[in-house]
Amino acid sequence: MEYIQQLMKGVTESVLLYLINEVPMYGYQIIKELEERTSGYFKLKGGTIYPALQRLEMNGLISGKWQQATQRQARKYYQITEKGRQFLADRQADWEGFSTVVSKLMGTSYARKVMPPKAV
Amino acid sequence: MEYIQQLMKGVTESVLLYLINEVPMYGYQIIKELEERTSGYFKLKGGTIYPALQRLEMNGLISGKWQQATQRQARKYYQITEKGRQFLADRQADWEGFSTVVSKLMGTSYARKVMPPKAV
DNA sequence: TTAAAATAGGTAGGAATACTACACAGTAGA
DNA sequence: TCTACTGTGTAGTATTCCTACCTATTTTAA
Repeated sequence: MEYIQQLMKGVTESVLLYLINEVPMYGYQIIKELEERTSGYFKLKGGTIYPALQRLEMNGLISGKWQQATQRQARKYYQITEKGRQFLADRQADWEGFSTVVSKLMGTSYARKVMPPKAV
Repeated sequence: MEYIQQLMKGVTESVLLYLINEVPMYGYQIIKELEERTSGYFKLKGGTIYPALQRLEMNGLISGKWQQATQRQARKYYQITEKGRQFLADRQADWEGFSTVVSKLMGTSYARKVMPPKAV
């Protein structure tokens, strides 16, 4: 199970951007949304998502705005920037290339078309 | 380009095990083999592969044997262990599940079948 | 009424692991 | 002779997820 986490590290930012690109969202909402869409496969923790959102904002890929949810509670909604949209497109292309190469290489999802190396 | 590296972190061990599972190999050979099979997409560095092989051996997933290549130069050939084979099968299943979820989620390679969340 | 759970955001410190840069040594070719 | 390639290895850096906390409000159930 812990290896999924390692895989996750490579796509967390892309996934956050992808969701925020659809519609502005706040942190807690993203956690719930991801869990629901992936049928519980992705369960990001607060300690993961809040620092990640801060990084994305610091890099100008998203921008956050506080909104009052109730009289005393506020939520920070993030929306994607133009820079973020371009960044996301690049990451999606990266993912597509990478996942194709790995799947071909490791013989999952694709038929292996390469020959094993000559025996030693 | 640096984001590919981040993606790589999740699969390096699996890829090494996959190659060694086909036939015993040594570090430098794995570097060349990977570069060739992926048409240059994967270019692992010595500083990546040698520590990784050591970790795998320390965990009992592969076992290394020195062999003389020339009179004075030796290569360390690694072969997979039974534990390694089981580990590899688990990692392949992890990769298949993970890549499917991410591709579905991010709308690459698969048609998006989920609806975006209701607007705020 | 009171306690627990859920909602909402955040920080500190640890763990894992790829990278660059370096070191050492043998071999082959210009 | 000098360069490039083969082959293995280490030291130190950077990144980023995790667990484990903390604060606070709101809702639900005993």
